[in-house]
Amino acid sequence: MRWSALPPVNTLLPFEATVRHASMTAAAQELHVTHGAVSRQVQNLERSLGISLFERQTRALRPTPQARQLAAVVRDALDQIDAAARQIAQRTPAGPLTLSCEPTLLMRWLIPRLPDLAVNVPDVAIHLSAGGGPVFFERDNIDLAIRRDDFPFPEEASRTRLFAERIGPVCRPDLATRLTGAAGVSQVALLHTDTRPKAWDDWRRITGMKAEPASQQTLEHFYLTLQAAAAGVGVAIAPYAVARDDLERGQLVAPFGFVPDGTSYHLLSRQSPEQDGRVRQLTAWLRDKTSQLENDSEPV
Amino acid sequence: MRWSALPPVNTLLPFEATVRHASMTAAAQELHVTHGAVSRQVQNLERSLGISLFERQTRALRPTPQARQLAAVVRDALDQIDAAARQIAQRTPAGPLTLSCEPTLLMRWLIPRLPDLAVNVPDVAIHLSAGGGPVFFERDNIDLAIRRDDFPFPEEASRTRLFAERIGPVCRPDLATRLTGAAGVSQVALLHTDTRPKAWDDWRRITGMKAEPASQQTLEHFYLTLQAAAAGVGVAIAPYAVARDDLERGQLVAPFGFVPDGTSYHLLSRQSPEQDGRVRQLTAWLRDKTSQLENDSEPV
DNA sequence: AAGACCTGTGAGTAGAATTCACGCATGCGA
DNA sequence: TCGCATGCGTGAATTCTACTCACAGGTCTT
Repeated sequence: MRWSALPPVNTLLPFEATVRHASMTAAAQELHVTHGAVSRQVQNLERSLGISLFERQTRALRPTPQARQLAAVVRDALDQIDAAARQIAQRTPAGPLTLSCEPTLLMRWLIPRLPDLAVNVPDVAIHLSAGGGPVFFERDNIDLAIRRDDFPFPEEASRTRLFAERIGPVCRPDLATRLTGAAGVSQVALLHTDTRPKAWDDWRRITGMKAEPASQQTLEHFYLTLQAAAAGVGVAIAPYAVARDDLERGQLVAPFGFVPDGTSYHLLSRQSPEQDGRVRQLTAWLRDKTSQLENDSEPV
Repeated sequence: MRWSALPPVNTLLPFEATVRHASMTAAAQELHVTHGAVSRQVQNLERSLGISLFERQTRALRPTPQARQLAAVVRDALDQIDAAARQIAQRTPAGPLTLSCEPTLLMRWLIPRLPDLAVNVPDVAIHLSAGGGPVFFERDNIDLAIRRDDFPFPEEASRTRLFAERIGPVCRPDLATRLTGAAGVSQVALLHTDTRPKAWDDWRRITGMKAEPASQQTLEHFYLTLQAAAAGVGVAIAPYAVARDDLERGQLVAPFGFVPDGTSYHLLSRQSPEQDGRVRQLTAWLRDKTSQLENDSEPV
């Protein structure tokens, strides 16, 4: 029997990631699993080798020298296999993948990240399509779609959960002080959208806060309300994902933070990711990028 | 995300073995699983890479050049990990492992294979102990035991199935012609043992054959009856495992072959194989060696 | 023509991996 | 000094993968 000392191979990835981050929680995030799963796999590996691979300090996890050494070997070995697989695997067939996405998320989240996509997934050409609601892969010639699970998904689609929806009021920084006063959001104009008319109601229901506005205004899309909010017209209610970059740049603030509304965004695909290397790569990239939306504790 | 092309790691071992043997069935035997399991894992890998890795000819399986290439890389990568693990893993603590085994199996199967054990599992010192029946790890200071499942095993023991018991009459080659005549085994002396007094009854029940002997003789152990049989005293009933080497050398023949009696041999161990590298190695070696007992179509 | 041999596959299952929810220890900020 | 946040371990429940079993289909052997 070859490889008599070979530990269980499924423990290697969690282990390597844990050493690299010196943290199980971080490794778990990278692998899109819970820290418990990583913890158990690392324990498996330790049990299999008969030695301890980490110094468990209360706050930090310190890989032992042996662990570093093993991790380096594993990293190297997996690199080789990865390279070989890449060389061998099906050459990406021609034709771009078409990805359908809600217009606002498209404009304020996905498009700004296209350069990153081009760098990290260079072989896959993407065609973007703004759209929402029910997905018809065949009819609309769509390969992938990002959708919120507020309607039933087609049975045959393969789905991957991306991130939880979190909504909250956003406005220009100088308006924020007025909002947090006793009168709350009632002081200023509320900005509504046609595409998600219930957004403010949802928020009121979830937070229990009142919002009797001085005036109201309805615009077609979230991204228009964001424009208006940034211009100081009033307060918009926005998903964290679409507001994120503006918050980071300081163009908007979210005085009340964001709250989950119970829905999540999913990636729907015609073929399962395993069947098509391009779909798999794109899925991996999206999962990676969106996981930060999940884990961000947003600036308040 | 690292390793974007990395296929599922658990598919790699079955794949590598399949390429090496150019056969799924052979790979399955090596890995102690069914060919179906290997088939599915290979399919997983192919699906993940998007290419076919074998030319399925009806009788033979021909790995494609890509498959050979990938398998070589995998082999190499696993070698590295194996070596690193070996270096790191707990240095074998002092003190031999004690293995308890039925006297006959010990003398006629295990002891002849000790040289092979010494070559393939050099780091593990073994202490052998002849014994049967219930296993008391603590009391008898036993680490491992090979036992037939004709009595309940201790609950806490970790068990690994080794091979199915098959029994059959054996005798000196020149006696065989007399046996296969109309009179059957009735012509010659039947050799019994104290340790398995029901063996002949079992065989009669299973095969439906008659065995009214001219005379009978009882000896203490199977290996004594085998001695007697080889000396031409009569016909002994023996497990295939203990008769195997004598059959191969031509000292005995089994004119009626061997039939499963429904029981199996198991390896019982105090610690689970994963917890102790020595136990794991020894278990692997035993599984490997005993699998041929399972798969042999014995010489008739 | 029958049987041996090898792989693929649908259905059912056992066991592994994962999640969930909680506990514990500690550092950190108010 | 007291919450509070952070990070890991873990029992129990759940989900899901890998496996087995039994059978089918094809071809080579005798």
